[in-house]
Amino acid sequence: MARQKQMTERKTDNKRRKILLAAINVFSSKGFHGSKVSDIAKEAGVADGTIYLYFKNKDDILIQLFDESLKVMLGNMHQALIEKKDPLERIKVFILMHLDSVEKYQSVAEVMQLELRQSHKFMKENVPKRFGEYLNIIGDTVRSGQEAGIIRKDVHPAMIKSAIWGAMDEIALNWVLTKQRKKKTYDLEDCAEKLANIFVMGLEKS
Amino acid sequence: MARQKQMTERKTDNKRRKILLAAINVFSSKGFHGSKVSDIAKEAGVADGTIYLYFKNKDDILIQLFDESLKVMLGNMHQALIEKKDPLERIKVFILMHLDSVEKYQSVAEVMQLELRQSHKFMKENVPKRFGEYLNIIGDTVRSGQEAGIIRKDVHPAMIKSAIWGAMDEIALNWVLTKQRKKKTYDLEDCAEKLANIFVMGLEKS
Amino acid sequence: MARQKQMTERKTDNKRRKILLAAINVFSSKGFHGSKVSDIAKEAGVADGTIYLYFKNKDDILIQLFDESLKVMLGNMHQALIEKKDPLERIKVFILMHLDSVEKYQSVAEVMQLELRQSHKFMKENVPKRFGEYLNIIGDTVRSGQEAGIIRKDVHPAMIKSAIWGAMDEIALNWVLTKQRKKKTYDLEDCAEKLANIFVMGLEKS
Amino acid sequence: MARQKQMTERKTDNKRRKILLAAINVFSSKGFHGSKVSDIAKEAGVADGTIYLYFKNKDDILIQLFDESLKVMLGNMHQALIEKKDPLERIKVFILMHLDSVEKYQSVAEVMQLELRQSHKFMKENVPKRFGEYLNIIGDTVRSGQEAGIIRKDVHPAMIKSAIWGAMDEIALNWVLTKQRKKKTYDLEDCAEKLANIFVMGLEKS
DNA sequence: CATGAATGAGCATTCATTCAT
DNA sequence: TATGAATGAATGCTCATTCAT
Repeated sequence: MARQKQMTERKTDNKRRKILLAAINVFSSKGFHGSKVSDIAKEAGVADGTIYLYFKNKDDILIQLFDESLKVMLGNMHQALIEKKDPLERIKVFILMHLDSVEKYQSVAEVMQLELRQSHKFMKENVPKRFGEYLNIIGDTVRSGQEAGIIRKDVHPAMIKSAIWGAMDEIALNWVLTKQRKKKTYDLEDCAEKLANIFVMGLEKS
Repeated sequence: MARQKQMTERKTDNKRRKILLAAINVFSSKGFHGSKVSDIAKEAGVADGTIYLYFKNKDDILIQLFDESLKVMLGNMHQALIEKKDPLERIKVFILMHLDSVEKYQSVAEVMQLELRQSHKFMKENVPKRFGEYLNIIGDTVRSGQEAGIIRKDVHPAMIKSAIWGAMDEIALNWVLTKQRKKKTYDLEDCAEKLANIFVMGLEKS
Repeated sequence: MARQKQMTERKTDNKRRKILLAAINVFSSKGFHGSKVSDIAKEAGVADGTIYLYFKNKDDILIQLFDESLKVMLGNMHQALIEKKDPLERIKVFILMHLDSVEKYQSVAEVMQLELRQSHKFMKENVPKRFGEYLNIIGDTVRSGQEAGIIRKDVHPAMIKSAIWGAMDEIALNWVLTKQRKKKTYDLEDCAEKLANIFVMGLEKS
Repeated sequence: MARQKQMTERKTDNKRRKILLAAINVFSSKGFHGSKVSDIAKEAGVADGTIYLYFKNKDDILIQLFDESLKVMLGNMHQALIEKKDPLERIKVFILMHLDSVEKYQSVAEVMQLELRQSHKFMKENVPKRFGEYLNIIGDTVRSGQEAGIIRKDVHPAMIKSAIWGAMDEIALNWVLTKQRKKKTYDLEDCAEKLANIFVMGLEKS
């Protein structure tokens, strides 16, 4: 029984995963609005109706896509930061790791970059919770840096969080768009290094 | 005759303007995709068909909205920067001015923030040209700052441009969203001051 | 006074004529449904609204176009037949004249050929009356031919009328379509001669 | 399995057929332009969208209607002519058969009569091919009649084809229109007989 | 679990016609 | 008479979602 259930789950999960992977491809090449549910079904090799066994609706595909990707990114990030104690060091590692993720999961990043802001709808779901958790890594780091007297105290952590995220995100966006247009791109890792350095310099308590 | 023509022009322009203003309201409360052309017509107090005397199609309303707003913002920005020579000073003023614009033209900013990235279509029109021009103010400033030995040379101007824009834009987005949710917001001018300071510190040639 | 009225009428009539001529061109190149009232106005060099001073509506332009053309064709036909007494001779002349008209007023013919049958609406107006009058020339000729013992009596005049008209009209249609496609066309006059001959042979009382 | 597939096919085909039959009714009573897709859907008892599972667009309904009807008529015609060798006999049978078809498939004929010429669009599809094939039966017959020395050689086969078709078609049109107006109609079969006779007499080599 | 045929709400756009000037 | 800006009714088609099999 247990074994059977496990097998079923595995099979089930395979199908769900097939759909998600198909969705990444389709969304990243046509955009969310330009993609039909039937496109995803075809790409995944399942019937249209099958999608609704695993996802509430079209939006839900995007939401789960984001959610799952963020879960992985969060895990990676925590992993990478576990040993780092110095706030400035942590900020640097955060930026490096994030841009590294963007590079690794390019298609997902494309979709997240171009679709996430778009819709108010998505802002009411799970995504922002996990997304907030992700961003809070910076916020918390800044806060503890301030408490430790390493980071200047005249700036609100939430603002710094926004600034760092925005800068990083914009750089990632340009990188993604540049890739799409098949122009030569710059090196993300180098970028990360420099960007981290700018913020570290700007935030250091002099 | 001259007077009559002038009146006609004024009337005509009034109607176009009425439609644009209506569009700002409607778009900012329902989003572009959620807004029907007839909603805008109703809000503007004109017939549906009248809109097509002034705009090619629904997209064109948004495009002209962006284009016109950017024209104004560009003008203001150039005005504000005309006397400023010091690159770091210019960056500070740029950030201050931009966040000031966001505050002043709140509804337009909302629409720009939430819709601009969304659609590839808009990327083929006038908007990106003017938008690029706006952003290049930062890029050019950084470049001349580097040449003058005031700004560190190890960072590519384009990257700094992205970083500053992204940080600023994200802060503006949060401010807009916070407003929408009717939470208490922080002071944009103070933010601008601090953000500018961080970048100035981070970019100064030590 | 009389002179002034006459001038006005002439002017007026000129404008009406200008519109009709424009309509012929526009209809014959885009078809009735494909033509906008504003196209005709532009071609005629008048304002859209002006057209409604001379015509009830778009349909009315076509109707008056047909009606007027038919009036001319009827006049020509009566003129040509005035001296001909022999029924078989009259049929021959009728066919010759009609195809000659098609050739002469090519654009009008195109429009009549392609639009006349199309719409039930037109069948409720003046057109069919005058059109019937035109066709009745054949019917009457056949009837008197039968009475005079020259044309076989076993066929109903109405049927012959339809047959002759249909044959002639189809040949004209092909000629018009061939012209439109800029292929080499055959000689209408020769056609008329042969067609008349076939009917004359087929109708002669043996 | 085979049985199930067959059932599905039958069902599917039933739905397509239901739509086509509904279209015949709707088109024949309101004309093509006057008919809304939703009218057809309602008449067929299906949803609007269902129509687009079987037909590319509104035009396609008319095209398939014509195409299918012509296929049947062609089949019948070939069947009827298979034994007839004498050209004059063949012409007579052709006319008889055609008017018989018109009588049998009245509604379809109405639509074909009134809509076929109307639109250039339809002239780019399958219809004219099949229609040409239908008409060529006459053309070929005339040609072989000429070669056999039975039909006069001074008239071009294409012209005779047009003449016969036009005469026949016009008679059919009148018959259809007369029916629509609920007047007493004449007998189509008798008509066919007479018409054929006229052409035979007119075409015989004397 | 899986299918895919069927559904039907939803909407941008056109263009004949009007009427204030 | 003449204008042309403004009107607003009218509709084909798409596609997310459902549900009978």
